[in-house]
Amino acid sequence: MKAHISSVLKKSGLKSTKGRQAILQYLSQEKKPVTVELIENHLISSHQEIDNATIYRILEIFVEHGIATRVEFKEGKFRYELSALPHHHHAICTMCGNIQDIEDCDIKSLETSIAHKLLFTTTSHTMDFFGTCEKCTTL
Amino acid sequence: MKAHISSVLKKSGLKSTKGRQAILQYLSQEKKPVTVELIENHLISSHQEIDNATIYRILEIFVEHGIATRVEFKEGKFRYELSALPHHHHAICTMCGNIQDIEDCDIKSLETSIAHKLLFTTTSHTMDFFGTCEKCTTL
DNA sequence: ATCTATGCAAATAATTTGCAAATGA
DNA sequence: TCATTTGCAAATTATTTGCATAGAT
Repeated sequence: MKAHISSVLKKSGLKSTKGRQAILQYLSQEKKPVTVELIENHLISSHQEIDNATIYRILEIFVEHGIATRVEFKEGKFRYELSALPHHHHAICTMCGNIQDIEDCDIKSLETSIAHKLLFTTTSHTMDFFGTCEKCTTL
Repeated sequence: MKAHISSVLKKSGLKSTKGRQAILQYLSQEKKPVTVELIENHLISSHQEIDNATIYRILEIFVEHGIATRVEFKEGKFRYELSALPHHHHAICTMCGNIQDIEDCDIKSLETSIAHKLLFTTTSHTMDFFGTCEKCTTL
């Protein structure tokens, strides 16, 4: 729909298809890591249903082209979020599943010391917190 | 086998069965997060084969009883390691799959500030680094 | 027109579950 | 003995793949 959705695809050298637009637009509105199931449900309820295999293929392409990032929250499946979001981490409530963003990411120094000690070249890292959110704590 | 393997199980209130002993002993010797497949292969080659469903059930029980910890390295499957290992994190080489331990874990202060800002009670966290190890860098 | 993306069906991989038989305390 | 655990087969869930057709540039 929105013109800039198409242009993001074009700029990445991708054909602007209906399915890609719909998924990209959904990721943009969600701003949180979503499962394939959530994507599927959203597409169905917004009358833009596309085949499951195609959803996986689109997500794979988005990850390859740096449009989306694949994350895991110990659920036994992947979630995807826009790569364009500012670098951040997550606090996942293990009771209700709610995900909050954490903007501070102060592990650069740790990353550097790892590089030295282990002679390891870091390309990415995960840092997520699991626990109980405010609502669930007060239940 | 070793007596203390059995006693770990007993102390957790678990029956000391052959399968549990074998898996616990393997986790103890590995000291790295292993996949179910690795466990299976080890059991076969050491002539202690047990059914796959049983491996999953044993690991589930180990996790519930705090004997083992379930981790994920963006592989689309779980790995398991002994909970008794000192708190640490991992540096995973995305080329060869090698896993190195990181002992520094200096995110207590970050954890505390998250608790304050988000009113979130943290029970665990992940912090893993992905990149290239020394060997693979020099290839 | 031409190359690529999608739908559909079938395959694979990881994990779970039901139930009867084997086993540990 | 007796509750629990295991083996085996079948079911689920997440994800991938082959192939013919629809669709984007």
